Amino acid sequence: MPEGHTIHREARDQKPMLTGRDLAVSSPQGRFAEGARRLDGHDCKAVEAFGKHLVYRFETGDHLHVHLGLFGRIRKAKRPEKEPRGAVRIRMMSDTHVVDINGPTICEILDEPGLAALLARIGPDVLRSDADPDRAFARIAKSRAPIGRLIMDQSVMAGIGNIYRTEILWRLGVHPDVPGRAVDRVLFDRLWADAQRLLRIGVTRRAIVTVEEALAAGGRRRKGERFNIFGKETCPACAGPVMKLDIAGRRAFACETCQPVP
DNA sequence: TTGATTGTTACCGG
DNA sequence: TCCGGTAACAATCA
Repeated sequence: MPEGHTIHREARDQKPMLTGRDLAVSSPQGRFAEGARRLDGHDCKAVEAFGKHLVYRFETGDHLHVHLGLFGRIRKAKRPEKEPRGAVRIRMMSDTHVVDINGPTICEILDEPGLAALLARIGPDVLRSDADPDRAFARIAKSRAPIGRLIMDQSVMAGIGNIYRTEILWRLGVHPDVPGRAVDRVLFDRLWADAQRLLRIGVTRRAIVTVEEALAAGGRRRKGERFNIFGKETCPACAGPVMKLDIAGRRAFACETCQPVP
């Protein structure tokens, strides 16, 4: 279940799953994370998320950089471990648990400059306390590109995915085609705050939930009730038709009435 | 087997 | 430089 929350949850898990003595690397499909062998037998000291990027820090000073992309999965299980399922790019083991990373877009070892380069091209992470929203607003305020593009541009601000994009803009009553330049600071602040709130909820619940009633009720709802308009035909607020859009090749939705076309 | 998918990047043209 | 479009890549499930 990508789109941020899996990653964020992983990085913010109260109980780090990588406390083990031996870090083993497995490659059932014949594909290794580049340089992964170097980490064999070394401890992971910390795991941290920067937007949708995961960084496992090792005692050797190396960084394992993982991006799950659309399909990547992190599978945790208790030992004794079973045979890796599917395309496991790296397997990490503690005394008690095994963690497989399946099908990530990125699974590589970075040195310090490599990590610095990565962080330099990622915008402020909505979920990080050290994030600087001013950086995101500066980019948005001088851009002619539509806000629907900008808030999902991970170099502008990091964390929002395709579903959150549609849902957040609907919640704010902003059409995705509104140019960045037309977004003032007040609106941006509302956008940032809403993204922060929803993503935090996603981390906690391990599910994307953007419907207020569902948020108030707590717990995890059936998928159909978790979104307001993503994939929907009618707007829950005004009962009008939901427009299907295409933003940079990804589907998006908007309500013509609640989100007036600029 | 096919199509769709919560993502990213490189490259090109206007 | 900025911005939009396209293709490529990835693994899984229905």
